[in-house]
Amino acid sequence: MNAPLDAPSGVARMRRSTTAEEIKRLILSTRLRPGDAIPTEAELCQELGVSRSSVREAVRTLATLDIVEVRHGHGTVVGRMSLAPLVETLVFRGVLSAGDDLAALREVVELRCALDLALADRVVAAHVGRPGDPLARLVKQMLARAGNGQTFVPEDRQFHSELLAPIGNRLAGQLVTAFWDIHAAVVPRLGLAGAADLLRTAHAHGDILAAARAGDADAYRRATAEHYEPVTRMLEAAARAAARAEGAPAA
Amino acid sequence: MNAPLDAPSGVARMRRSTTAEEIKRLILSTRLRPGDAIPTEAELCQELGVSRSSVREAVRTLATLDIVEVRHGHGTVVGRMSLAPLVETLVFRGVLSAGDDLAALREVVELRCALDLALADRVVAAHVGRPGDPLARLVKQMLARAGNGQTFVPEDRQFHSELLAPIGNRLAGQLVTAFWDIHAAVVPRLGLAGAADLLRTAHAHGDILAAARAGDADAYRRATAEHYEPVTRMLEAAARAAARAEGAPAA
DNA sequence: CTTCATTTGTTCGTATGTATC
DNA sequence: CGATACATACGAACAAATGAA
Repeated sequence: MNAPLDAPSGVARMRRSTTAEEIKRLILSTRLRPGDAIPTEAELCQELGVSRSSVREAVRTLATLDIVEVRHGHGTVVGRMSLAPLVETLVFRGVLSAGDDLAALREVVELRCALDLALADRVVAAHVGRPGDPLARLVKQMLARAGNGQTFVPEDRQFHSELLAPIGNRLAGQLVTAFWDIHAAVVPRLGLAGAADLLRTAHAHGDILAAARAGDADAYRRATAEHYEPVTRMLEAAARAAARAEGAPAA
Repeated sequence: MNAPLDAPSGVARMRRSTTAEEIKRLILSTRLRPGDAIPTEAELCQELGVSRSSVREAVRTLATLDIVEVRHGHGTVVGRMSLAPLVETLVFRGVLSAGDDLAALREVVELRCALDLALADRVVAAHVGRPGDPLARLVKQMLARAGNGQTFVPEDRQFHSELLAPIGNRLAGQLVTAFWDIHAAVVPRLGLAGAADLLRTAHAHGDILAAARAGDADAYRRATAEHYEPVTRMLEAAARAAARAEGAPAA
């Protein structure tokens, strides 16, 4: 039963269209939902007619895309299809392009700002007249930590995540959070401290929340622009420094 | 009894997901740029001290993220880190959530529209006073095909891609194109024809280009909203149909 | 055009760690 | 604790594609 290659009527011709596609098709055809268990590797070998190694590579491929989630010693389930692969790719692109200049990071920041501005109307519409105590608590924590000269990275992330949560578009919220993750992951690797402006950024978050709950979209947009001003200024300073260094490159 | 692990203190404990990280670190440390060749699988086995199977899995993982690009019989090069993995993930999410309703597709369309609106100022600033003959040619082709009742999928994609090209943010352009791809890949799988409104959509593209070249950001935003009106209306109709079906589910 | 070396693609067999019952 | 099922990892062999001699 070795010779699976000599079959004349194409059994092996569809192997080039990777096993991962077959597994995706199997998930769709069996109506599996996120969290449901998919067949074990051995069962996939039988059903798809390929070896364990190929199944394993395919499952690994789907796992990196968060289409499936493997649990050691337990099994594999349909994943939640988060934007984690996007984050990983763009983080690497950001640190890879650091040699040239900070173009990749600048593009991420511009996109974050543009997205926040574009969703302004939906955000204020979703927050006007809403209690929103967790967001207010996050702002208080950020102000307290900034007053002590401490950073507030987890609070910052959760603030933007919860701010976008009630707008009725999970994808938009995930995308904003993904770009936040990229931003936060790239900045420290480039050696940019930027420890200043902590209080200013914390206050901007408070202004954003206040504008959203007041239903003032224009004030929301102004606060958002103010929120990005420190990092934008830092990027411009770094770009100028890179331009100066380019004028007299030591080689 | 192979025992290739001579180090007594747990060497094999972190082999799980670190091989891919090692390869990424190697790319960064050797200053490789997109298109440069990375060591062969055999060389990676030696340099990283792992088996070829592990190296293959790691390379496969990085290939699905478009961090590397594998060429059969030739070698592996640093990839261009496109947003293809994002497209693949969200397309699968879109067709997977088709059972419930068209929520995933609706979110993609909303995000496309929001992005186009958010980038309006940059687009008009980049296009005012620009010759832009290829875009005008694309609009003419779309109008001609729509007049004959034909679709114009490639022209539509290229139009949006070239419209965003000169704004000085490649990431934004790639993201808009990625969401276009998701949109275009999900719609036909759901069996939504939507063959009508072809002429209307083609004309909207012409209005978008005219507004951009005239420097009229407000007109650009109006034309963009008009451009998305047919698909938005179709999604609302499908949502109403799904709501009716939910009232009397046949089971 | 053919031959050949190089490199990735696929498969098998086996050993080991880990989680669940 | 032991037994079972599963994922993780290693190594060897062969197939297929590419490019150069």
